[in-house]
Amino acid sequence: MAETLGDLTRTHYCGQLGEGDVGKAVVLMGWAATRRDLGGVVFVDLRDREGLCQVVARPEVSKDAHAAADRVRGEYVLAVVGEVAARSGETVNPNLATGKVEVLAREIRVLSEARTPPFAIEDDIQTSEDIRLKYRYLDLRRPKLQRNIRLRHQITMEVRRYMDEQGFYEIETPMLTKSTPEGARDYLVPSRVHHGHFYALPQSPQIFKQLLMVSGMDKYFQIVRCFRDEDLRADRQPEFTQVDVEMSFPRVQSIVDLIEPLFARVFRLIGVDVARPFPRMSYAEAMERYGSDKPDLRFGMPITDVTDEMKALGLDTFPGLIEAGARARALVIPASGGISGTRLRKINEELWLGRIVPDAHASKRNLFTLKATDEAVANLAKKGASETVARALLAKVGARKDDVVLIGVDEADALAMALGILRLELGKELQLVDPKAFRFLWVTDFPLMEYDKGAKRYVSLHHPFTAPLDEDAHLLESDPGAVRAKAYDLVLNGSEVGGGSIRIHDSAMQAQIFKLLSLSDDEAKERFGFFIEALQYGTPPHGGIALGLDRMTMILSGESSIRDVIAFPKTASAADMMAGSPSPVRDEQVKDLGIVVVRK
RNA sequence: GGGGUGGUAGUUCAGCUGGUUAGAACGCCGGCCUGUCACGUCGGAGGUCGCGGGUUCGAGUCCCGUCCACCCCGCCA
Repeated sequence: MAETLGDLTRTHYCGQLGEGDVGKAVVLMGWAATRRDLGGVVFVDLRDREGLCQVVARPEVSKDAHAAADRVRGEYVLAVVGEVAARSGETVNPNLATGKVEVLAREIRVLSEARTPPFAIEDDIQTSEDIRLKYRYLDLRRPKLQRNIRLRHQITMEVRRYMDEQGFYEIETPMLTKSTPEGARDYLVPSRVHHGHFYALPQSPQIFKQLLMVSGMDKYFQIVRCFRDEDLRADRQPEFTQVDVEMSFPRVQSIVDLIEPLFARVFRLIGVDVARPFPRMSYAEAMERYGSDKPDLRFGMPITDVTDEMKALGLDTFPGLIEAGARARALVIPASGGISGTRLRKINEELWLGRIVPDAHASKRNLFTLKATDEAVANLAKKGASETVARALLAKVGARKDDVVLIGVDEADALAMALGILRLELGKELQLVDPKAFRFLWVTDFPLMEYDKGAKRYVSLHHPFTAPLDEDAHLLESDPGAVRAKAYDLVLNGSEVGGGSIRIHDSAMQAQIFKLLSLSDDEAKERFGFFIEALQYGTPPHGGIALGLDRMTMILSGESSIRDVIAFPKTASAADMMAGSPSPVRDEQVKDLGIVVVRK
């Protein structure tokens, strides 16, 4: 039977005791992490949010405390009344922050007994993810997750302090809002009052924050939950948190100048000084040089276009491909990587036989390897290729002796994607990535829209409220795909941690964009009519950004999944293993909503 | 929707070409032990081999289906 707290008040956290506390009477509350029963004396490691400390129960100090310690088991919740004592030299534990002291127990109260947990409450457990998620409250008790959740708190507080200092108001926006046709699939909430009508949970507060600019709020931010009903990944959950920001009268530089110091502040939390300004790269360059719109700059190995060289080389390896418009691009694998011929052949198969790029041209001929040696070049010459061009190519890609040059030939987009994925795989495989580095990058000048071959229409790359670059606006009618946007993404270690744009503040321009996106007048009016109308009442130029708080926290805490920085995350099938959601509901509930459930 | 990896004790795993009573470590329970901190030591309990079907004299093992977790592609303005 558990005992009550009575008149006990905690005086210290377990993890904060030190030599300065020696001699003090203390009251600790915490969980029994381990018990070491030596018969005459019992040691209990007591754990709380701040750490561990050793409690000693000896009969000559207190018979009752010793007896109580005897029946303590793992994860019992205890109140310990005692005195802090210095440990004698040979009993100091250098592996424990509080290892120079211990608490001599005068009284131990068992506030709560505990069942044996399904896994050990400690770091470095090997337990499968489903068991951890089912017992999430126990998983969260582990020191590592405690640190992650604390860091997340510190980050959100730092963001709030900073944004407040910069003059931004934190303003809440609706969770029950309106479905929009563009973008991700919405989570829908049926209306009981209006049968057949639905609210949508926000994919982001995009329209509301723009309306706040129309309202003259000038500077807005919000740490806000967003919902997207799409399939999950290690860095994607169906509900996630954004630091949402919008301001009036900004240039792109204004956003940059606001956000870079924010990251500098946040990184100080983990003792890291970030170099500013962050580098910038156009979308076009990112795609060509890194095969990605979010290049990981923690290692080099850029991609080099060698279309002209391959054309001039005189090899008949890719008959007609380049002439038909394909590009040739090269990736240099350093000789020091020691990559094997077998591995290269495997890469070749994986790349072009569909594992990496499903729709790449399925032809092994599209990948060509050249080793940077005199013999290899001489061999090329024997096949009738130009030795001079081959040497020029090696020089252009920066290959040094014995490096292996991989050259892919394909249509530009598929090639960029394939080499981009390959670069990341090789970077990991050859351990080129500095695990302690934090490399920021602004990616700018995104295309405003791209042609969706399936839907046979243009779709926004960012979202339909993004303004075109002034110098490209004249192309909107003639060549929409060529128009670049005042959009920017913030990339950190190859992960998109933020994205935003300067918005359209002119209702005529906004209407034109909707038209280009093949939204009929009726549909645009139905979906965004209130918004277009609002733009007509004096809209300041405005723009903003949204930062992915979960991903930021994941990177700062060194985790590889955002599940480890979210208190109660969902599985890859969007289920909550602990609460058991989603779940069926009572027939009356469905009936009230005017909904008929079709069961498979 | 597609591809990959995995599912055997509370946990992590082993279990061969199908063959007696399915093992190990840690954890758990009990005894002993006054300086342990991976305590030690002696003893013990603990299994719907994810689920369903099939082949077979016999299935943890082979076949088919299905469910769950994780990673990736599609998808994610």
